[in-house]
Amino acid sequence: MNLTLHPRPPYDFALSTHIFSKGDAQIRRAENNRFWQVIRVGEKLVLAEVISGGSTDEPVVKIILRSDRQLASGETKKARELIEGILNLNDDLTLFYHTVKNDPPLHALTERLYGLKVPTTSSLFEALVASIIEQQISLAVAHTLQTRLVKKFGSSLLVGKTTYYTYPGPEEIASAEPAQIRECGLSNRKAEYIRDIAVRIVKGDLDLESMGKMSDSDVIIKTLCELRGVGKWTAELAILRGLHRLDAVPADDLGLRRAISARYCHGRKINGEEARNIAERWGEYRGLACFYLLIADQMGI
DNA sequence: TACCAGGTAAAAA
DNA sequence: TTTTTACATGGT
Repeated sequence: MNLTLHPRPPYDFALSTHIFSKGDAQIRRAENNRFWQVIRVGEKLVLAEVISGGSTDEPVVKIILRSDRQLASGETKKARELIEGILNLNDDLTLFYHTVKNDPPLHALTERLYGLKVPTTSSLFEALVASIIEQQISLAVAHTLQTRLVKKFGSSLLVGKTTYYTYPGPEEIASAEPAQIRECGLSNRKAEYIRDIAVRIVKGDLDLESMGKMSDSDVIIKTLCELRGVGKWTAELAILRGLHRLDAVPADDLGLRRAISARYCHGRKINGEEARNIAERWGEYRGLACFYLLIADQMGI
């Protein structure tokens, strides 16, 4: 099944999916103006391949959906909405660009990174698990561990000769033994954290889905912080990536503090509070602004 | 070979 | 109440 979409301009596909360029080909990856990952559409697994055409100012993307079963038209529509949500194709970046136009460092970045849209995970659960794994260890290590977790516990879909994996859901993590999670290289404690969260969701004690509908990001952060293993940093990062809350700032983040310091404090080391104060000036788009700073750092801009 | 890396909870002071 | 410490592993 093929679909053609017209993302809201400006949208630079290659730039926006660059973050997936080193991803695992069996999980989620971008290369040569293509992006692919398996998505869950109801009970069915679907490999979604997104191919870019057009330009940043007149973007066009084609979506190819492949599954081992036939998709109903409602499911095709659902798949389309999922991809729109994961890549945030309909975001209006001009609102953000307008907000920061009088802030010289960020204004410069919005020109260098013109058309960059932030990706969102398929669920808040995924963002939470990823953020917990990333606590304290380097991103490179976290990426390795997470890939093991997905291949060990995620559901798989065979397309052609390749097996693809989805991020494991609460059910799959809840039914795993803590020791099995530990085998992916996570500490015993992190294995407990993510399993506890998964078990609570399966038991019905925790409803992350409804949390996404809450209007106040601070209330969500506070609620998530009640979970064992989830501190402020983890909660903020999780809702920025998992709920597309562009006002969420993981201010204690080491990389973010470095990035803000380099452009706003002459490289002087700053703490989370200072980082948070500086981020205030970017208004409701402060979280997106932080993402731009991190990507710029990563790309050596 | 050490040492550090997008933190957090629990122990110790 | 505030300050240390353990945690796991891959990259440098």
